[in-house]
Amino acid sequence: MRIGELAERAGTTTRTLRYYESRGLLPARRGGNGYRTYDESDLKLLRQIRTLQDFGFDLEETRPFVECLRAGHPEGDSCPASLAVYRRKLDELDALIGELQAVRARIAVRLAMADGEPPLCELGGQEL
Amino acid sequence: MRIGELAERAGTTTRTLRYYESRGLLPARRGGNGYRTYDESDLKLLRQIRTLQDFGFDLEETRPFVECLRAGHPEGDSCPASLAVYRRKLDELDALIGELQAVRARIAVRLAMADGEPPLCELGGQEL
DNA sequence: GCTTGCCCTGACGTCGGCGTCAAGGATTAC
DNA sequence: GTAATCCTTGACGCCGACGTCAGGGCAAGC
Repeated sequence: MRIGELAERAGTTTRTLRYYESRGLLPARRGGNGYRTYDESDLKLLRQIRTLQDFGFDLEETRPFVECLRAGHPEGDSCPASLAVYRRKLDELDALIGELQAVRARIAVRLAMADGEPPLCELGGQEL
Repeated sequence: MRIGELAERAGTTTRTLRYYESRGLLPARRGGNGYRTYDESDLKLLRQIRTLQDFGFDLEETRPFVECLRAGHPEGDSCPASLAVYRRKLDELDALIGELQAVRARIAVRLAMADGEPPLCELGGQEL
């Protein structure tokens, strides 16, 4: 299959596929006319990348998963390097979620205070 | 006070202050020599901006708070426009936190599955 | 043959919030 | 007086994941 069909089947664009190739993530065979040629396994790789991208992984973080698939494993996360990325991502997410919740709480307090409610309680001495 | 002192007192850089001025957020008086001149009220505006930036507000979102202060209110969030930004931000944060938690959960499941644990339970039929 | 539609490469644009450098003028310290 | 330290404007760089255009080649239908 050619680049347009692959892009459409994966719900993405040709530009994105060329970009992935430029990053060495999704190299393509070439037909005699210079056109890129892909097969079903490329679609699988691409879908792996896209899934992780949707999760908020950046491109480099998807590389171990892609290489894992290319090495013959049925799942991209069957390899230690992929699992390491999972674990790191979990830590990052926990940290980020914690920060966001803290910010959320502080905004909520300020909103309540500015929105007419008088201060009712101390909140651990946190500066607001 | 001149730009260097203001930057230092606010824990930021002169470049940042000039950028804020270019965005119309923190205009400066000028002395006879062309130097920017600031006073304590500018420091207060700047600190308001920085606080909100630390919360993850982008610059445009800080504008209502700055204008509120400049209008003479003791707090930047004493004005309806600021409260509206607060509320919108809370909604955004809730949505974002929810998404991140969902992603976190899906990664955790995949990690557990790939990490040797056999699948123990159904999780609402969610595709993994 | 001509049009239409795919494909190619190369390169610049986007977004936000500045960093960093260049080339000068002003002020301050000694 | 002069060196060091401020200040000025202007302009390019950065990051990531592409979008978008320019200028051209190849293929297929009529």
